Formats: sequence, structure tokens, C-alpha cells
Amino acid sequence: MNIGAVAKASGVSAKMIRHYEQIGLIGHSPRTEAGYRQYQERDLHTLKFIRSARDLGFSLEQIHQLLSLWYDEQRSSAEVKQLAESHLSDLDKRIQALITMRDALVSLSESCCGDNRPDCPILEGLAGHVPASSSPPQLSKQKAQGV
Amino acid sequence: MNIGAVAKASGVSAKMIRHYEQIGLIGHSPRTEAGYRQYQERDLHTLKFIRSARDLGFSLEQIHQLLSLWYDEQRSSAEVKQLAESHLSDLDKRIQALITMRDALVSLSESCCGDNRPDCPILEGLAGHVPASSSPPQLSKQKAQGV
DNA sequence: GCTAAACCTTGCCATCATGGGAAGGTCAAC
DNA sequence: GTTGACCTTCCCATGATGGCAAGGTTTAGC
Repeated sequence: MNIGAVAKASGVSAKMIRHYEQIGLIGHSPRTEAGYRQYQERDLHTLKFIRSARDLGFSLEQIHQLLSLWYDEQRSSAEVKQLAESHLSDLDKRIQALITMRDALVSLSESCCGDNRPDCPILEGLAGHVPASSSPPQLSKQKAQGV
Repeated sequence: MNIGAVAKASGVSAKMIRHYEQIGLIGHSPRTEAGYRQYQERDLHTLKFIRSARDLGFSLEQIHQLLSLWYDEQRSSAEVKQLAESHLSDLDKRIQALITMRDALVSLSESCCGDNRPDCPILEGLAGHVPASSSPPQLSKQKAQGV
């Protein structure tokens, strides 16, 4: 398979496949006489693995570790699970951070009537003045309910 | 105020203040004879505004628009609110994407017992095989409940 | 007045994952 | 043999931020 075919089949762009090769995430593929990269089923399998891991938000560094474990017949599933849980906790932190932002912005936005007048609690909030008609306690503590 | 003082007071690093000046987010400050940037209360106020907006996840491009509206006495609060809601919808999309990742990974992770043996449903899942003991329908459709 | 520390300046490079484009070589079909 | 679709390498860009280096300035202490 040429790079275009394996890119299409794996869902990883040709650009990225070359990049992954360059940073050592995947090995150097053999080349034709003309210099074209040649791929086998096994490479396609690896690229699909990478693609799935990216879809789950793993970094390339983490994927590097996952691939080592995948290739290692002696691995313990505990090692893999530990990696997954560490990533899970990272995902949870990012989700929480975004939800915190969201809730703060919702509460600012709700206090702005959005009409033709220039008075705007959103801008006032950003400028450091607490918006007048917002943040009853239960709103400011709101978490993760209605995302 | 020198850049260090205004950085400390605003919570925006000196590095970033220079950067914001360079990309035109804030104006060029006057300089001392030696070339040191000089800031006033007004600039501090602006930087705090920027900092708050960054904390809410607005991009520098969006902050540029927010600042224009902030300075514009003729603005309508509707314009501000529209910007805020557009950003809110973006935040919601990002939160949903992360939650989707998280749920998929949780379901993989739960099916892995994490012991000394090499069998690992997480790796199998990434490799494209459905993990054996996972995904009863209600789990695979799970959304946003327990973040 | 001298020295050291703490500050400031500009400029370049790095991150992370990805895409764009240019300039040029190769292959297959017609 | 030409055309179009593919491939190659190389450089640059994103967005927001940090780091470092080489050098100038200010300030405090002696």
C-alpha cells in the first residue's frame, strides 16, 4: 500500500503518518526504488490503533507508551489500566475546568438582557465589578448538571 | 508602573503583555527615555479585563472584539451577549466532546481487571476489537451524568 | 562612587498536533 | 507521450504561553 491508501483506510492523514514516522512513533517503512513508502496490513492495524487512541484524547507521548505495551507480550494489564486512569483523571480535570468557565459565563450572560442599550453586566463582570442581578448562591455553586 | 508591577497586579505575565502589545490587542504604551514601558491605572484595568476574559476561555480574537465593545459607548448589550452565547455554545461542544471521550474510556477501563496478566481489553478496544465484557447499551449511550 | 541584585529590553526557539503549500519526481491510463 | 493523480522533501502557520540569552537600567547597600 502507498501512503495515500493507508491514510484513507486508517483515518490518519498522509501528512500525519510522515510526521509520526519522523518523531519515532511508528517505524520507518520500506521504500520502493522511487522512494515511495510501502505499508503492510500490520502497519494499517497500528495506524488504526493510533487513530482510536487519538479519538480518546491520548497524547502522542501516551500513545507511544500504549504502543510499547501493545507490542509487549510480557505486559501486565495493570500497566495499561494505570495509563488509562491517569488520562481519565486528566480528562476529568479538563471537563471540570470547562464547566467552571461555562457556569461563570452562563451566570454573567443570564444577567444581561441583551437589548439595544449599552448597559451590559457581561462587560461589567469582565471589568471586575460583580454583575448586579446575578449569582444567588445555588447558581454560583452549580456543577455539571445540565451540560 | 513598570511592566513587572502591572503584570503582578493584573495577573498577566510581562511576556504576555508585550505579546498583546505586539499583536495589537492593547496599544503601545509610552516609554521612558531608557525604553521601559510605562503603564497607568487605565492599562491595569484593561489587563484585568483581558485576564478575566481569558479565565472564561475567550480567545484573544474574541477578547479583541470584547474590548472594542467595552470601549464603545454606543454598543448594544445585545452584541456582547451574542458573543458570549456563541462562546458558550463552543464551550458546550468542547465539554460534550471530552465527556464522550471520557465515557468511552471509562467503559474500556472498567472492562480491564488490571492485574498481572497481559490480556487487556483496553488495548484490544484501541486495536479495534470490541472489548469483551463492556458496553451494555445504557453504558454506551451514557451522557454527562456523573462528571 | 562602586557593586550587586533586580529589573527591563529585544529576539529567537519550544511547545502540541495538525494543516497548507511549493517545487519537483513518479506512475498509470488513455 | 501527455495528463492527472499520486508521491517526495522542506518550510511555514496555527494559539497561547514559556524559556533563555545577551545586553542595558535602575536601585539599594556599602
